[in-house]
Amino acid sequence: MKVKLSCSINRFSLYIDLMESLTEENYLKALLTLTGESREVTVSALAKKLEIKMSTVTSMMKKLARKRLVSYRYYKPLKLTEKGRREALLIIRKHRLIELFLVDKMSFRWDEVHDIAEQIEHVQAPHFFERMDSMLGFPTIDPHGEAIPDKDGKLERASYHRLSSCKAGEAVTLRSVANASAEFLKFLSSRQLHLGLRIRIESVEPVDGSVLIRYGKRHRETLSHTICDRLLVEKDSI
Amino acid sequence: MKVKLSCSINRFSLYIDLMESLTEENYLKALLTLTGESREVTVSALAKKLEIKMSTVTSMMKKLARKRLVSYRYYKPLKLTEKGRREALLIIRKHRLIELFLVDKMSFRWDEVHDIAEQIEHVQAPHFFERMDSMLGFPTIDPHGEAIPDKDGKLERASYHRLSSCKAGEAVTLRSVANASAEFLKFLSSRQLHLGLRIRIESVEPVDGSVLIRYGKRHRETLSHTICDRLLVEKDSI
DNA sequence: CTATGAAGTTAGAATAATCTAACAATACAA
DNA sequence: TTGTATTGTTAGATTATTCTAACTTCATAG
Repeated sequence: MKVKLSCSINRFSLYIDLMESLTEENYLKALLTLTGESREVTVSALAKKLEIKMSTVTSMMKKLARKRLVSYRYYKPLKLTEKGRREALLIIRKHRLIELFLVDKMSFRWDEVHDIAEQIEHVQAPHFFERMDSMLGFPTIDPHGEAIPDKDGKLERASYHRLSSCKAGEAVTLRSVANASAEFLKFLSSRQLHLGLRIRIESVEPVDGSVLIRYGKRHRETLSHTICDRLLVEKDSI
Repeated sequence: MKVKLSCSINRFSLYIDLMESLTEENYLKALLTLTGESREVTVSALAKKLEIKMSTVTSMMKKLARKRLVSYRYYKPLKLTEKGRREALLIIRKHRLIELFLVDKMSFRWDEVHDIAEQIEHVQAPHFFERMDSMLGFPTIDPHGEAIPDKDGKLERASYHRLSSCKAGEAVTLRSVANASAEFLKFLSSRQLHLGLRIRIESVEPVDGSVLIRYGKRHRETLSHTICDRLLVEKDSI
């Protein structure tokens, strides 16, 4: 499928192969999200993430390596190049801007926006995203608390703590949700847990790491260690 | 390229083949826009519209005929089935809703929105378009004056006149632009010609069919027959 | 240090959408 | 009515993305 982008002022037409860029963009994005401290990703992890076979990953890596988006050597872990990383971050930027737009300007819930953003993030129209950006007041945080990369693909890394690593007696503010899935976000909403919420940690159960918290007017909940591991908080100063 | 649409409530995932539906959607849309009174389209016209070879059209028509979206017989003109027509109208609906959203809610000019809408129209997310629809107050006309098909793919046909067929002395209101291209729309804007504008026809030149019009505070323009043919107007009552 | 299983690669095939080149049907002009 | 140009179809090739099945490399447990 080819898509024609025309510019009637300068009388030229540019054909971009949408499929190709769509597929490639999904590989780059997956690589970035799998990238940890070492910035290296295994073929099997990428295959699992994209729900494709390892052999398919291998052949696509050769292609992306030719384009200098990924550095790839036989039997070695995959790594985004700086160019690849930047491209991936710009897609993430579009994704997160869309999510915030859907929530702030179109009244969607935070658990509804991922799948829509996943589709619109491939739109090639810089002024569309610039307009979104300005309508939103040049935001830096998306509805799930994740940082929005800037126009150059630079990412501000916030230093939050996992709720699972906090101690009894601490007071914290909920700032971000890791691996936000619709299910998990709905779970949080059902407990009136939202970003910006101040939380007091009453106790931490040594047996299973579950945490008893208090928040709002009179909320009191016990959250499992699994849940707390995905809640990123800022410790209240003083 | 496959895209996964997940529904976490009911725990099912639906894979739609985006490329396939994207390509097919473009064929259906092209067929609809080429459809005239007879509702029949030639292979060559469709090939020209989509900028592909006739042989490619032939093979795709066999596929769409298998899916009962097009009725196709060797060497006979192409025709959308009712099902195909409805699908095409629902894509047009999305396209026009997006265009209006971009103009009304995101302050784009009417000449900027086509290419963006062309990309977003393939998004599969009914509630996204429903939300747009309600934010726009369930509109029936897009920024270029074209009718927006309803949720069932029904289209209200307005009975406008071409400015080129009007007589000297008539007073009309500009209601719609046929074959709106960015170029043409910019031309209109540069003359302060916009939808809803009341226009008086001063004279019609018999030689070339050009028309002298007056409008606004003190605008006076001569428009060629070619231009007037693409301006759809409503004759003022009384 | 080697054998074994996991991880990764290769070769070859499938599908979708496209093309070119050759062929077939149709329309219409003389 | 017949010849030619236009229109449409077929067959076979190409590219992108994916698969399966067979093979290779690596990591590590004994």
